[in-house]
Amino acid sequence: MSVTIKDVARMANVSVASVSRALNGHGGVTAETQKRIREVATRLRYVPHNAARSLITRRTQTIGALLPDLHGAFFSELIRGIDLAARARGLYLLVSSSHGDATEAAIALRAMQGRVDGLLVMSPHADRVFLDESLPIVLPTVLINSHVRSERHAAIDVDDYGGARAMVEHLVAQGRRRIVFIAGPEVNHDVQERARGYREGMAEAGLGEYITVLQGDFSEESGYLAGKRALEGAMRPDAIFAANDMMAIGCLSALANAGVRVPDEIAVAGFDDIPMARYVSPPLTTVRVRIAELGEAALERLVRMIDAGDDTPPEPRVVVGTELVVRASTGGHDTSTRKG
Amino acid sequence: MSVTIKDVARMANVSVASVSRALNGHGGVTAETQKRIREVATRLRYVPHNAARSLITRRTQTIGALLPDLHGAFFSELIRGIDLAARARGLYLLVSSSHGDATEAAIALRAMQGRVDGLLVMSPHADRVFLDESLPIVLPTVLINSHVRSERHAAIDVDDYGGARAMVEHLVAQGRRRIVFIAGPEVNHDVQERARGYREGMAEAGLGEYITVLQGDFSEESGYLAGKRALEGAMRPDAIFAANDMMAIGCLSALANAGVRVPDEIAVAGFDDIPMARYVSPPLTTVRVRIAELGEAALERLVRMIDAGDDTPPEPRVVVGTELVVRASTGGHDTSTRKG
DNA sequence: ACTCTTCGTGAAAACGTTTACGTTGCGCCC
DNA sequence: GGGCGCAACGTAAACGTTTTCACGAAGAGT
Repeated sequence: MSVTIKDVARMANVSVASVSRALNGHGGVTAETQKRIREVATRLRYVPHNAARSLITRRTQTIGALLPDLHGAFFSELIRGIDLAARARGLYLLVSSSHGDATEAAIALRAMQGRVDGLLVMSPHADRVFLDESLPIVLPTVLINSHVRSERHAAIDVDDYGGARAMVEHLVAQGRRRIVFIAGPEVNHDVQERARGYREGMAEAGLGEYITVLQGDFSEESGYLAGKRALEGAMRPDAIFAANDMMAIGCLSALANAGVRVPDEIAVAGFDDIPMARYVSPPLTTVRVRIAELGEAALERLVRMIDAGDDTPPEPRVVVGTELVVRASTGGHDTSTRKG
Repeated sequence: MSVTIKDVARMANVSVASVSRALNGHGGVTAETQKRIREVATRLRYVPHNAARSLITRRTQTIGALLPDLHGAFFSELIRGIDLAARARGLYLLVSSSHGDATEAAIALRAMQGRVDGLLVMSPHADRVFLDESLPIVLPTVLINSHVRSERHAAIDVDDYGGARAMVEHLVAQGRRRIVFIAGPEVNHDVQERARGYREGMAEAGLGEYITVLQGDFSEESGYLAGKRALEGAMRPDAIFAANDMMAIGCLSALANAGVRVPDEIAVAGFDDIPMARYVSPPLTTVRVRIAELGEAALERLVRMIDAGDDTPPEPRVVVGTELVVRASTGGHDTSTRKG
């Protein structure tokens, strides 16, 4: 930490300017002196002081990620995708997660000001006013799975809508008609898109009359309760499509407790393809989201914005695709578990 | 980004020095002028330039986390714990994960030099020579779950040994005698400690003659194979203790395929308490590790080192406790799943 | 009344880089 | 042979803070 560019310059009998040029490959130095300087630098274990560098460069080589209260495989996958893509570009990753409320998130965001060259934001609190309040400065920003549509920020989403539609089509192809949907928290953008995919898929299949939405909150508990309610209704469904896997799993428990056979009597499907989905009984048909890919795509988009500078051409909204994973819970062949 | 301390000073009719003092609360400035300066600062949306500040302060307010290729709930929990504790202290978190090999990890580590005030290292590559090579500078460092014992770095571990012993004792209390252990990757420090706990627990129970270790690699696949092998052996076990939950789950599949009843004929236990453990059939007895707590403790330890400066008193090695979670797979009462 | 602290404040140095701008020295062409 | 251009290199300014030091005023002690 205490060996500076001056030390290198002195040892190599050159000026600090030449050291800087040699080490950054900016040219203007002989190949010979460059080699000498490089040798001295490695010999002294010189590592440039980042603060000093970014003070004058106005670049931090760091991107910030503002994430919601994270747990589960989803976020580790997301971070993994972002981190991998960042490192490939020599960028560092500053994470800030688990904000209880909007003000806390705002503080975190504010403090990232000047620490990062760009921002990846995925937060339930990140609505339009929040962003306008907390991001007065033009800092390149990519919104992940946000419902905010703004030309000031780029955005990248999961194709929840398409995934949900594909699931409905699958269920219909299996001969199901009375398909019930278990929704998640209303504020959630994903769940709105999934619900939309369900509704439109049903409508398009001519099953508009069967559209039924039960409320849930993404927890297994709420799925269990919704499953019970579905059985008590006047019209017993022949399929239940939950907005996420945890609720689908809770639903499976409810059906098992009630002695309902899955998928013979009622098919069950989820969304996310969490690792557990393969192991419940019966294995759960679901929609897989390539989460790491989502993070990677978001970072790449951000890097493009940073490199482009202020004259960013407004790229179209990017969407990361989903993939239907058919397992036994909807009566399809179980194609994904080793033990058949 | 363009409003500096000078702008604030000019608008408040004071010198930059006073602005600095007022904003940092260093005293030496009237309450009245402090208030005035504060008002001007917020009005101008002034946010201090971090690079400039840490250039002179030699503090980055950032701690780095060097983590292995992360996936699964384990790492999201770990990051969560670290992040929460860091934010509580106004620190930022620079993460770098997924290093394929040691040199890649070394590069990541080297480049963190000067970007962070301290380092949290949890990496399979982080052996002693690696650390000595890549961390020539005295940077406060806490090793998480590392086998390296060095007075140069602090360390914090999970009590794998104690957890494994507790599991053996539980199995013995259930009347099991021929307890087989499925090990994990040999290089892994955790698995070594778990194996040690198994061996010593067995020996202490007078079951030394029954000690049997099958090789696995933490994957479900390897657990499946190990389970099959266990059945083929001359002496059929009455309990299988896997070094992690995924292998235990694979093992469950193998036993189910072979028509072996669990826990009646053979009890099965795992380690980690991944979310899935509750949902397999039968629900898996396992050892829970409070991972978020591990991250939190590591960060707190690191902060203490940073604050103490060079004259760090060598604190003892910290250990984070574990917790036995008894479910149906070992014949105990299932105390943890709602649906009994 | 005079000195001695104490307190609020300002001027300026320092942190370690990058880079715009000079200053050489050299070869080239006229 | 003298000016001219160009390449290599050095000098110094600049980035935005914090902090040391000095300075003046005001109050306390003798």
